[in-house]
Amino acid sequence: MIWHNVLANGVQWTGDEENDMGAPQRPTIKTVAARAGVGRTTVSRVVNGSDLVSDAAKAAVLAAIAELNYVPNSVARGLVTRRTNSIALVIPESESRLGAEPYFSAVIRGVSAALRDTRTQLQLVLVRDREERDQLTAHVAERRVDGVLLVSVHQHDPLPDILENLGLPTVLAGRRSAEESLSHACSDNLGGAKSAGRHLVDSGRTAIATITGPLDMDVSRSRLQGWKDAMDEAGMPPENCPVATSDFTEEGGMAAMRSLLARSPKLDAVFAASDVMAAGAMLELRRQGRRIPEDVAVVGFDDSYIARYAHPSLTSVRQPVEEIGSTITRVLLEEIADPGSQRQKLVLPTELIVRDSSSPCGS
Amino acid sequence: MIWHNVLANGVQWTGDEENDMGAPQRPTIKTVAARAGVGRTTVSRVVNGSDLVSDAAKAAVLAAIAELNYVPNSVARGLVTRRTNSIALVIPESESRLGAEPYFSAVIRGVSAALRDTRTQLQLVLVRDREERDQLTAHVAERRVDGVLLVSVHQHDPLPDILENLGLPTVLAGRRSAEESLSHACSDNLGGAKSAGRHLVDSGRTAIATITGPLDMDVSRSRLQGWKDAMDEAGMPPENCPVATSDFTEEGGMAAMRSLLARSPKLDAVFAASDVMAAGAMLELRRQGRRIPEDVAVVGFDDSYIARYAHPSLTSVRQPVEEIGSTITRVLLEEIADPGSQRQKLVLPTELIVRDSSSPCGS
DNA sequence: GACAAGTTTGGGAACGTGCCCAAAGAAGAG
DNA sequence: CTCTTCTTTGGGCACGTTCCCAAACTTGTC
Repeated sequence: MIWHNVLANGVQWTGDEENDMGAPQRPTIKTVAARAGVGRTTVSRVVNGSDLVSDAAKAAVLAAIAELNYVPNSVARGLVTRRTNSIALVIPESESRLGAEPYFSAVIRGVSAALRDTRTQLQLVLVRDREERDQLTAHVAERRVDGVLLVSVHQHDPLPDILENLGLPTVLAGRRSAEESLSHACSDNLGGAKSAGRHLVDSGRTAIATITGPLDMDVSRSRLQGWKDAMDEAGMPPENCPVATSDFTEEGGMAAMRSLLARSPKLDAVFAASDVMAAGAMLELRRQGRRIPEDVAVVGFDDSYIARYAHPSLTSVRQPVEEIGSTITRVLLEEIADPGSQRQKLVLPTELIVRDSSSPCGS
Repeated sequence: MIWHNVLANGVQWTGDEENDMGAPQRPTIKTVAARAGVGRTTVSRVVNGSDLVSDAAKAAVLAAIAELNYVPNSVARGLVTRRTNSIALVIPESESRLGAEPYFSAVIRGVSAALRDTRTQLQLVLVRDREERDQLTAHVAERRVDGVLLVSVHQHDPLPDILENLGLPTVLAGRRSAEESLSHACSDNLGGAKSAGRHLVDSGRTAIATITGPLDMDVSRSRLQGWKDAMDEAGMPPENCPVATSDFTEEGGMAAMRSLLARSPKLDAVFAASDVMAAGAMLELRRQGRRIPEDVAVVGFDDSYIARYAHPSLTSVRQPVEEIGSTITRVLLEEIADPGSQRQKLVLPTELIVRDSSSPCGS
């Protein structure tokens, strides 16, 4: 409905532009050719850097281009090359709003950086719900983009498969499961969580809980597993290591912390699978009169601004989010350039950043 | 250079697609016309919602579209309609990185929300430096977008004028000066800063400093002026109200605070023109042994996450950033639809959110 | 000095769509 | 039954580019 109106108006507008005003029409390749005294093809070759052009012709064309201020029309070009020179970055807004937000900003920066020396443009698609997901596939089917970047995928997300069936290059930040078939890059969630668990053990904590994200996401499962591995290696008895499943939100973190304290009043450390949940957990701990880190140590994941601004400052697992963004972009560009290429599965290293919230027991 | 490679590869790729595989060519309007037993134009009319089509023909076309899974090619359409149905959102990355970041996230959400029921796509352009600014104008001149949204403009920024001369609809978040000629929406910086100053006066503070942003930005000047107005109205002697100019960064906030304390050791309140600078100021205050809010009250601007997570929580002026995003988008869409329309200059209300960092003197 | 081999050139066709306009068909009036 | 008017239809053209391919021009060789 709206669409039709917009189109109708657009047409009217071009009409105005051409008739009313002095019509400062944009120069086309034809104009340039005439000005330079050569054929269209020669201009095209110069513009596209072909070396099948004599120096004289090249010079003439370049002069004409400069004089006329010619810029190639990318839409027309896209029509024949069947390339739009743009990719889509799809971000589920429901989750970005919930606090992992700096994560998405960092991904965007990484993507943008990787696109920098390319002629490729970035289309940002914020998806709110299922309905918009469907619109998205329609949009993608219009071939308005050459490839798609998907962030924060859930286990049974159908979108990656749909895109694959459309034959559209697709790369994920994160993965649906450890058996992910599409190209993707994710951080070493297992190793990161393990180092967090180990750190808590090493600082003398003996009853270490964890708060996980939704278990239909690989990040959540991997971080849970890493924590478990650390507990096992340290020989921690499972009854000292309670698990609460949450949803990556601050409120969820609070609720999970409440449940953990109810079940295991003696716990002296908690590893939250995200800084946002860690912030929620800290709120709840303080509300129940526990001191951080004296009574309970807290470790988060992401090393976002929250960790820096929290009080006490929050120990957290740093993941190279910006690098993930630039990596998946590079992989996508390769896949667009060579659709037959091997799928790439990359795991990027994490690093534990120790701050005040996990100072050793005794101190 | 890279560009050429990409193009060459792209061509090769389409070749592969057509020859090697069974060529599952996308249906075109022609295919649909043949399938439905009508002419191309009739299909076009149905697709674009014209009512000059008989019911019978319409039904046949719709059936054919459904069978063939036809989706119009937006690139081809764009070539003739001279519309791309996409707009660009230009964000200076240098500044986004410096901490006002949640501001940009919120703007993006607002823009995306306003685009929701439109067929318009969002192109995100992160600009790092002057060189990229130039690339940008080239890109824009390619007519890959129908309009441009500009965020965080400085006083003598040439880009808005360039865009205007190109005849490309442009709307700003913020403005270059109070005399801004282009359409724009900004928050009531003057009023917001004034309410912050008044709040400090009302809580019994008597030596109230301010830390401003770069004075080549209207936001900075307006917030400074609002604070000055509040001081004047309260009859504060100017020597009790020192001003330090900074740059919207945390480090800048620290340095400014240091300078203020050196000049006016007795100050008991400071209004920072952004939360990030307020955070820096708080760090410096604490380092010098001043208690917040007992010794010095602090008020920020933005009401970002920093204000919520700071310790003590930070009183701050909330501005409707997401609303600014959706507003400028709506204005831009109107201007694209009707280029002759009146320029719109909108000021959105702010609200003071009182938290712990500015509790009254006595308490 | 002609012929082969290489280099450079430009016109034609195509990409998939929307719009103009003339033509075909339907309906109504006399 | 014919003429007018209104509705519906579809072919041709244009949008600005790239690619194919044949033609024109160079250069080198015997």
